[in-house]
Parts: sequence; structure tokens; C-alpha cells
Amino acid sequence: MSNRKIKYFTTGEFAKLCKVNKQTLIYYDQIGLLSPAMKDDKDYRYYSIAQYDYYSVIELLKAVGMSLKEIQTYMADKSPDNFLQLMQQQKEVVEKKRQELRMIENMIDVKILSTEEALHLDFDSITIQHFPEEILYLSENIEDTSEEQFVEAVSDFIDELYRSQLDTGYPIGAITKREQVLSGNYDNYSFLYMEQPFPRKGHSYFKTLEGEVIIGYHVGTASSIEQTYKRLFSYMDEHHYRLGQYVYEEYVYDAFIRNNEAEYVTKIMLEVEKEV
Amino acid sequence: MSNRKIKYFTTGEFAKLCKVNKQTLIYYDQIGLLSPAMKDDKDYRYYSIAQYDYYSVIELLKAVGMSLKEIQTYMADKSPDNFLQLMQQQKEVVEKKRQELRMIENMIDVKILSTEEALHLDFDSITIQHFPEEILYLSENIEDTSEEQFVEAVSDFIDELYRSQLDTGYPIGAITKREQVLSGNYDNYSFLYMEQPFPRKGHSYFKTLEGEVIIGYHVGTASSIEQTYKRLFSYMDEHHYRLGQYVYEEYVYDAFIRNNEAEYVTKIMLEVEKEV
DNA sequence: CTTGACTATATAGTTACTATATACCTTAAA
DNA sequence: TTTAAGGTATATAGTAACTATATAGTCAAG
Repeated sequence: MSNRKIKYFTTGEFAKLCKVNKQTLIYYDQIGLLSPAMKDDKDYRYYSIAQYDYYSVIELLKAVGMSLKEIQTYMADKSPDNFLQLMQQQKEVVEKKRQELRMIENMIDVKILSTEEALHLDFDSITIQHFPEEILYLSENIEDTSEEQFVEAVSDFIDELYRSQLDTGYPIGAITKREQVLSGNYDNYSFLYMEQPFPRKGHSYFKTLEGEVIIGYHVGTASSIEQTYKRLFSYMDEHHYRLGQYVYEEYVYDAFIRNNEAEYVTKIMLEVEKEV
Repeated sequence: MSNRKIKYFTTGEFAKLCKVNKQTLIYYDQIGLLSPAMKDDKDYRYYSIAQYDYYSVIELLKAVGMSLKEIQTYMADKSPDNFLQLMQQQKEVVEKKRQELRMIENMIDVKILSTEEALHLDFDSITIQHFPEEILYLSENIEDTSEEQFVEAVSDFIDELYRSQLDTGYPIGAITKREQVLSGNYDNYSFLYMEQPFPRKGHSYFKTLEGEVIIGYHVGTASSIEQTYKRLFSYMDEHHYRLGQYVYEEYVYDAFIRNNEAEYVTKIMLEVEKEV
């Protein structure tokens, strides 16, 4: 007959084949997930080539996020139907994961773009720009709220970002009404927002920013932001603009870019109208 | 001034915000990855809303597979340039992961299709089919090899499957020469193979299966395969075919579908030519 | 007959949580 | 006023899935 009969792999060989630590195979044997086809009298393990196929399936199921216990549970009750069902389930899981990664990629792109942009900015400069339509996802009104209400509103805002996959990787911004800003209450925000470069239809809570905007930057902590506002107001007066409805603040450099609070950079955008 | 100043979240509130276990935040504080903005005299932790942005970045970096230590290493040396570099690296990582998931999805599709097909098969039936071109990735020749050479060849084969991303989710099959089969050496294989439904160009080692093929199924262990071959040969003779160059064997139901070796199913494909 | 490369087991360490036990603090009801 | 519910804290142990290490047995080559 054949000169072959059964050709076996030692633990080390099989581990190399599977690109896995030898100890991992011993561990799998211990927990009964994948035991060698044969053990000799010296307790040396011998794996058959068919077990590579078996290992591959384990690897696949691990890759889609199943725990070893779940895999074992399946393995305890195998059948073509169950296998088919398992595969169909896992296909959906993989699809979800791919979508998640797509979102993460978008967020990374946003961070790359905004950081690159920031690198070329002069934080002392003040500019006037005409903003095209820009879509924001807004929190509910948080003006003059109590601490509890504020916490609640922020929670709702972030929950909705998560639930509706509206977290785009942009920083969370704050909108303040002209009246508050004019009376020096720079941090009595009316709304939180997150920019939505690719808004989904069918979702409410969007506001479009549009029109003439004065843009300046504040370097340092929030406590010293008054000076920057003063600077912006002077500029506004000089150029014969008056303050519009809302002021927007968002971080350009934040705690994950700068070690020191004194180096944080806040972008301030004032809606303005030309004086007549 | 403002009625707000700074609004803080307790550990529990912040945990809910981040959709994470409270203990995890305490853990992050302990290892110094994310410490609350403030602690009161009772050691109660208070987190600011800006720390949510910070947490989001940690979450993002975790999602792309960075360890907490790696994240901390980055956090220890923050700068716009470093952040940009980090994001660009991670973008590549994400891209690779998405490709990997794409491959896994393909493999799952293959498994679904072949299992569904198998469900409708009658394993007692023998059929003659005209095979269209089918592309296989082949191992080197393993006929009459020593155990060592066999192990080596299989390793190379599987390594290449991995390196060139040729693992399609199809089972590993075996090709035997007519001479071996005719002299009863059903397991002195000449090549291992894996089907390649979407072959990449520029890769060698492909063989196309094509022509008249007799297909039958063997239920049970390899040791009893002789009967099935006999049955196939009778059928071949009856229908006035003679054995062609190669015989192909692959598992239809394997250890991850069936608990019992006696239920394993092997598909046997005989290349044949009509007798003249 | 020893050396080097393998095998084995047993046990401890790692990462990133997660659960549990215990104690303290605050508010709201009995 | 006390007490119960619900929060906070620390300290410690447990978990999953490895991974490393220490010790010892096996085997083939020189």
C-alpha cells in the first residue's frame, strides 16, 4: 500500500504551520479545544494535516471575535445546519466590524486634516471669512442650566452621537449667544455641537452655520479667554462689523496634542454683520 | 460672570458617558492614562467635559489595536507633529484590518456556499460532469516523499497560502496520480491544492482543472476509502470511460462540521476520458 | 557519552479589565 | 434620629487568552 499512511507534525512544527506559539497549542489541548490526533507513550503530541483545517476555522472564529468558550460550545454540537447558521451570524458580525472600521477611518481622516490645517495657522492672526453652509449636530439648550441638567444634557448629546453614529472625530464645540458674550459670560454656553461633514438625512437637530464670520484663536486656558475676546471685538469694531447671533468655540489643540494647558488652542468664531 | 464656571462629572456619570465600566476609569486613573480633572478632599473623582474628547482618542487608539502602554507612551510626548504621524500610522493599520476583514468575509462566503451545496447532495450518487476551467494553488510535488520532506512541503504550501493571501476558505485538497490510484495507493498524494475562485495574476503554481470528471463521495474514514474507489471504477467502466491523469480528493464534511470521524465526507473527482 | 535541540509539565506573569468585599458619605423616608 | 438606598472610595481577587520560565525527560549527531 502507501508509503505514507499518516504523516504527523510535532507540536513545534504544527505551531510554526499555524503561526502560533507552541504553548498556545498546549493550552488549546488542555482546555480541550484542539487536541492532537495522537499522543505517543512519551506524551509527545502529533497533529495531522487535517487538523490544520480545524485550526483555521478556530482562527477564523477568533478573528471575528468569538471567545474560545463560544467556539468550544459550537464544537460540542456540530452539524452542517449549525455550521451554516454560525457562518451566517458571523458574516453579519464581520460586516458590522467593517462598518465600524470605516467610521474610525473617517475619524482619523478628520483628525489628520484638522491637525495639518492647524500646523499652518498663525494663532495671532484674525480673519474674516464667508462661511459656506456647514452642518452641525446640536445638543439641547444648556443655557443657565443647573449642574444636574447640564450633566443630563451632555449625556443625552453624547448618547445620541453614539446611537446615531454622528461622532465624526471633530472636537465637541460650544455655541454661546451674543447677549452672554457681550456681558462677559463667555462660558454660559447655549449648545454643544459637532460638525457633520456628511450628514445623514432624516435626522433632526441640525443647524447650518453660514455667513460672515470673524475667526481668531485663543492660546491658553479658558480662564484667560477674555483678552482674546476683547482683541476680537476691537478688530470687529475697526472693520465696522457688529456681533451676530452666535459665537462658536472649539478646541484646535487639546489635551491629546499638548501636555500643558497653557498650550491649548481654542478657535473662536464670531458670527458678524456689516454695519450699515 | 458665568453661573457655570466648571461643571464636573462624577466617576459614575462619566463612566456612563464613555459607555465603560466605572472600575475601568479607576484603573485608568491608577495607571495614569486618564486621571480626573479634580479630586475633592474625600478623594471623589471629578471629570470635565473636555476629558470626554480625551477619552474618545484613547478609545479610538484602542480600537485600532494599540495597547494602553503604547497609548501612554504617545501621551507622554505629545505634539501636533507626533499626533499627525500617529494618525497616519493608524490609518494604515485600519486599512490593513479592513482588508483582513474583507478576506474573512470571502472565506465565510465560501464556507456558506459549500455547506449549502453539500446539504443538497446525495452522497451515494455518482455523476459525470464537464468541469469548466478551475484554478488551483498547488504545493510542490509530495509523491513518495519522506516524512520530513512531506512536513517541509506542507509547511511551504501553507506559508505561501498565508504570505500571498491565497487562503480562500476552501478545504485543502489532495491530487493523486492515476498510476498510484490504479495500484491502490490512494494516499500517496502528488500535490496538495486549494481552489482559487479569484486568482491573482502574476502568481505561478496554478493548475487548471478542466474536462470530464466523475464525482463521487466517500462517507467515513480514509481507511475505508478503497470501497468507494471500487464503486467509482465500476461506474467508470460501465459508462465506458477510462481514468485520466489525476484524481482529486477534498473534504466536504470535516472535523468542524461532524463530531464523528465515521461521518466525515470526502469528495472524490476522477479525471476521465471517453473510451474510443 | 555528551551536546544541542527538541519534547513535556507545572507554575507564574501579563494585559486589560471586571467583580467583590469593605468602608465611608449623602439624601430621603420612617 | 436613625436607617435605608444609592452613591463614593480602596484593596484584592478573578478572568481570558495567552506567554514566559523553570525543571526534567527524549533523541540524534559527533
